[in-house]
Amino acid sequence: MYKLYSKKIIILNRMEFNMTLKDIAEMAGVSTMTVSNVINGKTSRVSQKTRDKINSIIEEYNYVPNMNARSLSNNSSHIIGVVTFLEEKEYASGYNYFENPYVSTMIGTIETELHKNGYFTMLQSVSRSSDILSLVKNWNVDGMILVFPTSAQNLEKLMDAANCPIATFDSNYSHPNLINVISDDEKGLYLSTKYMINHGHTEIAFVADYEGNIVLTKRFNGYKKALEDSHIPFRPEYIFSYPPSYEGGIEAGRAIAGSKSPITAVVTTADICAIGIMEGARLGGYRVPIDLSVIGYDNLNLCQYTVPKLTSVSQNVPKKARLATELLLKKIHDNESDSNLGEIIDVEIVDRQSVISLY
Amino acid sequence: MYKLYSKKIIILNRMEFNMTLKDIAEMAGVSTMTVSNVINGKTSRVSQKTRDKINSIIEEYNYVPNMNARSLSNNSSHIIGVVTFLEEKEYASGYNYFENPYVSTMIGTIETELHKNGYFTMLQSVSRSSDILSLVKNWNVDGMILVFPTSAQNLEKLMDAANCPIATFDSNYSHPNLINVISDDEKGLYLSTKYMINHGHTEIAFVADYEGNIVLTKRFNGYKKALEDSHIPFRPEYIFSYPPSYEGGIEAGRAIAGSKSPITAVVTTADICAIGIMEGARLGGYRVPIDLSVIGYDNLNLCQYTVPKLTSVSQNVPKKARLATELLLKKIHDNESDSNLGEIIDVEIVDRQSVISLY
DNA sequence: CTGAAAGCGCTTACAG
DNA sequence: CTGAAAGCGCTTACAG
Repeated sequence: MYKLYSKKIIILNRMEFNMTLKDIAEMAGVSTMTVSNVINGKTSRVSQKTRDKINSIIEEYNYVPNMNARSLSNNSSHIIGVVTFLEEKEYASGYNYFENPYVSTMIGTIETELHKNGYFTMLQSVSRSSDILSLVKNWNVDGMILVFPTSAQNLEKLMDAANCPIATFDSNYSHPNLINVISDDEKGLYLSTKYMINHGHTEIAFVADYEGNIVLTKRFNGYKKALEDSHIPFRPEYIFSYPPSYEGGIEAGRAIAGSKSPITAVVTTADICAIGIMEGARLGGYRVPIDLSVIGYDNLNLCQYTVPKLTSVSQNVPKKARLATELLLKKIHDNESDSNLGEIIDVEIVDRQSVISLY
Repeated sequence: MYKLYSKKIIILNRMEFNMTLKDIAEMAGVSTMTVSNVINGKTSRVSQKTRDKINSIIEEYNYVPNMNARSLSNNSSHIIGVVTFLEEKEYASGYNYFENPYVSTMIGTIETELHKNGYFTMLQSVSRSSDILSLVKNWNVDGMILVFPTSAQNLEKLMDAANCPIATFDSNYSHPNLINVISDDEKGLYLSTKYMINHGHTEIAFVADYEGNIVLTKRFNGYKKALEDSHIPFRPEYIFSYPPSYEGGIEAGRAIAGSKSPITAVVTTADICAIGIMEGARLGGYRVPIDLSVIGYDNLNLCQYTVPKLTSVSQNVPKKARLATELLLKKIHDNESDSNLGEIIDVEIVDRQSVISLY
C-alpha cells in the first residue's frame, strides 16, 4: 500500500522517496542480489550491460544504500568511534574539552582522513571507560580512536572486551589489537633546553608539575638530559612545580621574577603555560625576552599572536592523527598486520622571538 | 553451531560474546517482545517480576542493544548528523576547519548536549551540499545540525529532499522544518562602536570586507547605526575593506598607522583581525592602545593572552549551540512544535585593556 | 500479561 | 551470469 503510493510519488518527484535495493532491482528487472553485487563492485559476476543499466538507475534516482541494514548483515558498520575522555567533574562543570586545540586539531584531522577512506566518524566524550564499550556494542564500530590516553588498566579491560582494533596516543600499554602512536616527548624538551644552551643560557628553569604524569615526566627527562650533555649542573630549585596552565605559568613567572634568581631562561611543557610565564614575569617587573627567554610546547596558532611571538616545540599533531587513522584502517582491513608497534613521531623547534642570545 | 559455541564462551567469560535480545529472552524464559518492551520502558504491559528478572540478566551480561537493528525496524536512528562545510579548495589544501574556535566550541557543546539526551553525534565535513543528503539517507539520521550557514538555495534543496528537521545558524532562509538560531550581529557592532563613543572616540574605523556577506553586513549596519545615533558623521574613508583575518588586520593596521589619519579607534568583526590590527599598527609606529583603541569580535580565549588584553564582543557560542540542539530535539519529538522561528541570541561586550578613554 | 510472525533493507552462501 | 531464500537483531501490530 505504502509502496504503491510511493511509486506514484517517484514519478512525480524523484527525490521524495527513499529507494531501496529492491526497488532498483524491480526497475532493472534483475534480482536484488545482482544490484547488491554491482554496488559493491563485485562486478566480475555481472554482465556489462546489466551493470550499466543498474548504475544509470542508481544515478537517476539518487539511490544511497541504507548503512543500518548493511551493517546488520555485514557485521561491519564502517563507523569509527572517536572518543575523548572527560573527567566526571569537568563534565558537570560544562567544561568544553573541544576548546583544547590539541583535541580539535586531532578530531578535525581524523574526521577528514576517515571521510576520505569511506568511513564515518561517531564522536563521543565519555567520563567512564565502560561507556566506550557501550559505543562499540551499540553501533558495532569497526574501530576506535581514543584521543586522550587512558590508564593501562582501563585500556586492558577495554581491549579484552571490545573485539575491534583501537588506536590511541602516548600510551605505555601494549596489546596486539592496539595501535599506539607516540611523540618523542623526551626529545621535545631536550630540544628546547638545548636551544637555550646554544643561545648562551646556563641558568635554565623548568616549569611543570610533572610527577605522576607519564608524558610530562618524559619531557622533564629531556630537560635533565640536555643539561647533563652540556655539563650544566641540575638545580632542584630551578624546577617550578606548577600545573602547565596559564594560571600556573603566571605564578611561575612571578616566582622567577620575584626571587631575583640568576635564571635567564625557562622551558615548559605547554604554550599556554609559557604565555602565563611571560605575563607573570612582566608583572614581577621583568622584560621579556630581555630579562627572561621562554620556550613553549605544542606550537599552537596562538604562538604567532603573542608579543613577543613564542618559540615553541611542535609535535606535529596532524601527522600523529593521520598516522593513527591510517594504521587503524590498515589493521581493520588485514588483521594480520603487526601494526601494534608504538610508532614514534618526531618533534621540532619552531623559531620565533621569545629567546634572546646571551652571546 | 556458532550460537552453541558462543553459549559455552559465555559461561567461561561473560564479556566475550555480544548478547542479543533473543539470548536474553531465552534465559529469562520469555519472548523477545517482552524483553524489547522492558528495554524500551513500555513497562505497563509487563509484570514487575518479569521486569526484574530481565533487568538483572541485562545487567549481569552487560547487554547493549544493537542500534543498527533498532534503526532498521524503527526507522529512527538516534543519530544526529553534525555537518561543517569545507570549500573544495580548503579541503584540498588540508585546511583543518576544526582549528576555528567557533567551530570547535560549537561541536563540543553540541556533542555534550546530544549525548546527555541519548543521541549520537555523527560528524562530517562536506564540500558539496549534496553530500549532506547522502549522510541523511545512509544513516537515516533523525536530524541534522549545520554548523556553518549555507546559501538559501542550498538550504532549500536540502530541506525539500531530507525529511528530517535541520538546525542551522545565522541563516536568512526559513522553512517549517528548519531551526534557525541567529545572534544579534547588528547589536554586536552597535555595542562595540558605542563603547568607543562612550570612551570619547569619534574617529572610529571599521575593518572588514562585509559586502556580499550577510552576517558581516549586519555587523556593518550596527556600526553605522551607532554613529548615527550619536550624530557622528559616517566617513567612507574610515571603512577598511580587508578580510577579517590576521593578515587582513595587519594590512588594515598598517594602513591606519601609515595614513596619519585622525583615527583613534577601530572596530572589527573578528578577534583574529583585531589582533592583526594591533600588530599592523605597531609595525606602523603606533602604540596600542595609547594611539589606537581596538575592539574585537567573538571573545575567544585568545583575547586574554594578547598584550594588551583584547576587549571583545561575545556572541555566547555555547548558548547558541545549546539552544539549536534543544530546539532540534524538541522538534524531533513532537513535530507540531512551531520552533522554526529564528531564535535570537543576545550579545555583550567583554571589557579588557585594548581601549583607552579620551576624557 | 505474553507470544508467534512479519518486516525493516541489506548480504551471502547455495543452486542452477 | 542470475535467482530464491535465509539471516543479521531489532520492533510492532495482531491475537490470545
